[in-house]
Amino acid sequence: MPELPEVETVRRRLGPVMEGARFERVILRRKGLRRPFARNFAGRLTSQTVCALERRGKYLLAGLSSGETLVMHLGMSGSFRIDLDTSQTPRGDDDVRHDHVVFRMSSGAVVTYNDPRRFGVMDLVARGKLAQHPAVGALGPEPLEPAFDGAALARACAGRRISLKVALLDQRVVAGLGNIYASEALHLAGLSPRRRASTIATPAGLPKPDAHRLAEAIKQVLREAIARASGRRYRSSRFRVYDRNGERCRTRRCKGTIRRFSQAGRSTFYCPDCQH
DNA sequence: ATTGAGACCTGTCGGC
DNA sequence: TGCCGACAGGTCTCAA
Repeated sequence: MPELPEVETVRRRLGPVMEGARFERVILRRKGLRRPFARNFAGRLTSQTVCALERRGKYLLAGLSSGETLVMHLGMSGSFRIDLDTSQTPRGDDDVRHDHVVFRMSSGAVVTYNDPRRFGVMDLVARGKLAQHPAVGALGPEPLEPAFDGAALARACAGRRISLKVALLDQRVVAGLGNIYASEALHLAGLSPRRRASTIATPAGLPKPDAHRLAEAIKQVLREAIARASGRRYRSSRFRVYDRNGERCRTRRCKGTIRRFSQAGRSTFYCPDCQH
């Protein structure tokens, strides 16, 4: 479940057991995930201390004592499991088939990366080279930072002929939105996913009112999702439009029906009656 | 320069 | 029950 809110939730869970702890042992159960692991990945990690565990878009970044950065991405199906009792790891009910990477930390925690589809990423980046990392270095603004606003969004969308929905999935436009929250934000903002991205900006690249509305909707949708996921006993939430094809729109006084269609090979959900 | 299509993997679900 | 296609919360690469 890996868009920004879910990755942020993972960061908050892993932080307490990884920050300030050393990698005592790193086990790789296969040669790589989406791509092969870096040469001597396990060896270079072992005995290093994690100074800080941060998030950038959908990436987790573990700053290491050497100055290197461990870059992690959950792909479509990645997840971490934390086992505090090392004597019985993994527990009997865990599906161990897709446990690809195991970190034994000096905190006593065993952190296991599981990823059935193996679209995830684990990469080690040299000191000072993060900005040159092809994916992390190209990321757009963090949507929850003050620097991200309607003006920033308009600048990134100006002149672009792609649809608004596809633009929101472009990690250079804004970092961390995925297929669910792109649809959700557009619905909250009342903007059609079919519109050209350029229509939220003036020809000069300045924000129209829709750009401000969309930037605020993005922030709100992400904040609410983080709060839901981090809160105890979250109900595996219902979304505003995502995965609700054929259901009634929940916007007040809207009698529309949620529709699903395909954009750039991915499902988009929206209400034709209240998104323009 | 932009944009869409296909590739990468495995699992699940609905229809026949 | 079993088989088959469609689909899944993400990127990357390639060709138009």
